[in-house]
Amino acid sequence: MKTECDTKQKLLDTAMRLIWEQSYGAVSVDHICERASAKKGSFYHFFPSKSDLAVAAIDDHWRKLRPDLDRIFSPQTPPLERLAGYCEFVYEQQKQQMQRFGRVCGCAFTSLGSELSTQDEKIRKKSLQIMEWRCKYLAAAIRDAVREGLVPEQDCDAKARDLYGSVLGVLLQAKIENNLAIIRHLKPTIFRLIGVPEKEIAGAPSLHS
Amino acid sequence: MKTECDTKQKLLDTAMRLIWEQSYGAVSVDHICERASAKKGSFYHFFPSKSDLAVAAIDDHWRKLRPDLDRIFSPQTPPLERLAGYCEFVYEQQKQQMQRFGRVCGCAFTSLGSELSTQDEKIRKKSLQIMEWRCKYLAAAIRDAVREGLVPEQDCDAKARDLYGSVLGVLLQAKIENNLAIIRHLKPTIFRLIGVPEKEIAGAPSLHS
DNA sequence: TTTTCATTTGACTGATCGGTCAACTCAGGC
DNA sequence: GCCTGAGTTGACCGATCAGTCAAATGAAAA
Repeated sequence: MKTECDTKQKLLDTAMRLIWEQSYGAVSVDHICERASAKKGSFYHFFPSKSDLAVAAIDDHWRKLRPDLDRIFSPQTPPLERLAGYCEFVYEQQKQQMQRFGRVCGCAFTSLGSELSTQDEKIRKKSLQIMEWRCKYLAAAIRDAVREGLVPEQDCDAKARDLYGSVLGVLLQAKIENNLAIIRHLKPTIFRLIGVPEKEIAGAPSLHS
Repeated sequence: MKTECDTKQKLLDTAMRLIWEQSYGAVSVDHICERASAKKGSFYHFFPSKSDLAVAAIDDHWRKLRPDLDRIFSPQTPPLERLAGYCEFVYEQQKQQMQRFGRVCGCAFTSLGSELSTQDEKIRKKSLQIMEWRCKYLAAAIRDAVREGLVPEQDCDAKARDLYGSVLGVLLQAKIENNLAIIRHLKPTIFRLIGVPEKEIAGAPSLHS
C-alpha cells in the first residue's frame, strides 16, 4: 500500500495514451509498465489480462469524458448549439492530441473497437456500449430540435446513430489523412442529416452565442 | 519455379483475408504462411517485410475490386442509381463476408489504416490513396447529378469526401455492432447529404431499375 | 548437357510476447 | 509487538514473434 492505488491509475492512463497513439497490438504489457514506472507483477496484480486492462482503460477514459459531454449537451443549451458545440469539442480534442503527439489519433474507443471487435468480445461489447451512450446525447438534442420545430419530424434514435456514424467516419478520415481540417466538415454534415435548412448551414460558420 | 508465382498470389490472398477477419497485429507471418501452405523463406523471398506484404495485399485487393466499381459507377448509369448501386454493393460485400466468416468485418482498407496509420507511413499512404481513388467515383456521380439538376449546386469533391466518411462510419458501426442491418441506412444518409429531395428518399426503397 | 536463376525448404536466431510466482515491503488493526 | 493482507519486486516460463540463411530444386535457356 505504498502509494495508495495511483499505480493502478497510472497504468490506466498510460495504457489509454499508448493505445490511442499507437494500437492495441503494437503496445505490449512491458511498454505500458515501463512508461508507467510499474513492474509487471503490479500490472497483473490489478488486471487479470492485457485485454481486461483495455476494457478498464476504456471505462476510465469514458468516466473522464462524461463531464464535458454533460456540459456540452446540457438541456440549458439550445439543441442545435449543443450539436455545434459537440463538433467543436471533437475538433478541439483532436487538436489537443495533435499537439501532444504530433498526429491526428482519431477516436480511441472506436480504434480499439475496429481493431479488436472481431477477436475480443469483451472489448467489442464495451466499445459498443460507449457508442450507445454517446448516441443518447445526440438523440436528445435531435429530439429537442424537433420539438422546437427547428428540424422536421424524424426517427431521432436512428438519426442519432447516422450522425454518430458520420462523426466516426470523419475522425477515421482525419486520422488516415493526418489532417485536422476535415473535421470542420462535421457540423454542416450532421446539420444536413437532420434537415436543418441549407441557408442556415451556409451562414453562421461556427458557434453563434 | 515450381508453380509459377501462385505462391505469391496465395500469400497475398491469405494475408488480406486473415487481416480483414482479424487485424494486422493479431496475424503473424507464421499464420499467413501456414494458411497459405508456404514456408517462411518463400514469404521473405517475395516480400521484404510483413508491412510490405500488407501494402501489396491492399494493392492486390484494390485491383480485384476495381472492375466492380467501374461497372457500378459506369457513366451509362443514371448518377443517383450509381450511388444507390454502390450502397447495395457495400451491403452485399459485407453480407458475403458475414457468410464466409460469420461476422461483419468492415472495410479492410480502413481497418488497416485505422490500426497502423500512426505507426507505419507506407500503409497510411496506401490506405489514403485507396480512399482518394474511391472518392473519385463518388465525386463523378455527384457532379453528374448536379449537371442533370437532380441535386443542388455544390462542391462535389468535398461532398464526395463527406459521403465517403459516412460510408466508413457506417461500416465501422456495423463491424462493432456486428450488425448488417444498419448498412441499409447508408443510401438515405448519402442522398440527404447531397440534397436529394426528402420525398424521393422516403419512397423507392432500394434500386428502381 | 550444362548452366542459370527464380523459387523452395526447413532449420535457425535473438528478441519479445503475455503471463506466473514466491518472496518481500510496510501501513493499520489487534 | 505481532499479524494480516494489499501492494511491490524481479526473476522466470514457454510460446511466439519477425526475420535470416545456406542448401536444395527444377524449369528454361545455352
